[in-house]
Amino acid sequence: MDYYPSDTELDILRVLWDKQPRTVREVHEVLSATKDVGYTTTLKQMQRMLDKGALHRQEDGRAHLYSTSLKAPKVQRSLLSRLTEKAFGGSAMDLVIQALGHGDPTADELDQLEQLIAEKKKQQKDG
Amino acid sequence: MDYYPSDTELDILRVLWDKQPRTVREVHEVLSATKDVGYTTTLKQMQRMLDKGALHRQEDGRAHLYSTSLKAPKVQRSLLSRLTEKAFGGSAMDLVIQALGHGDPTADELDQLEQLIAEKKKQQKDG
DNA sequence: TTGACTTTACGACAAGTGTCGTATATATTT
DNA sequence: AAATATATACGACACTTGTCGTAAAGTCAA
Repeated sequence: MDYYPSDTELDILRVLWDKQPRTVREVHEVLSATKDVGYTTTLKQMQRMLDKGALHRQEDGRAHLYSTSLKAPKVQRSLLSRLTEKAFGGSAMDLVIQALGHGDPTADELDQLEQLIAEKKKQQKDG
Repeated sequence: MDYYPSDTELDILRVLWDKQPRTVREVHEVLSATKDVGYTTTLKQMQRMLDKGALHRQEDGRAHLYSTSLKAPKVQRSLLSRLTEKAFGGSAMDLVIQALGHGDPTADELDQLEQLIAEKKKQQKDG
């Protein structure tokens, strides 16, 4: 039942997560700024996502306004757990360590992480 | 040029990363323990991976011995960076935080992570 | 009202993926 | 040698994905 959006579906979802609802044209403008792709391609993808239930829409005169009710964290989590299973043999920590090892985190982010770790440790002690 | 193995390709790679080389039969035994799939399906997948250059093989009389020269960390990194881009808008830290937030790390793992963070901080100070 | 635009609707197509069925060749066992 | 079991090789098929081209329908300015 889980939904694992494809790469281009994620491109579209990100645009909508940033601001909703939007017309196909608007979404396409954003996408075509970084990627060379035709308008009808974006349209078709969005229509397919509509069929799947990943998007919904409302009429707006001539055009349609699209939005998604999928939540970014939820989609991110399902993709992460699939990757954890398939590429890291189920070890989320291996994944975290890999991701951290090759990223370029700022000092703030590292602090944030330390705090999260402290919380986790506390949970273990208490629970 | 990057190679992003599909889910079932990763299933096969994981078996080979665990022990190499192996025959199709051996790989299939492992896979079919958790998944209901036919022998020829596994065979076909491995042949396709051979075509792509993801696997190579040597004759062993009647059978073939398959192995991969792909390294787990490298494949993991490429998959992670794709996910970071596509699902987390490029923020590796967001990914790490999500992954950590919903995992169930042991105390040892948390210690390991803290150490990694300490190293990162040190790098920042020095570099 | 006639174009010129803009939008959506459809249909198509090539790749890639997941899955098998069948055929063929090669052992192994009676 | 005949039957049985294994392995690989091929080809097929349904689905999904990424990409368009073209048609049809509605909107707006001359």
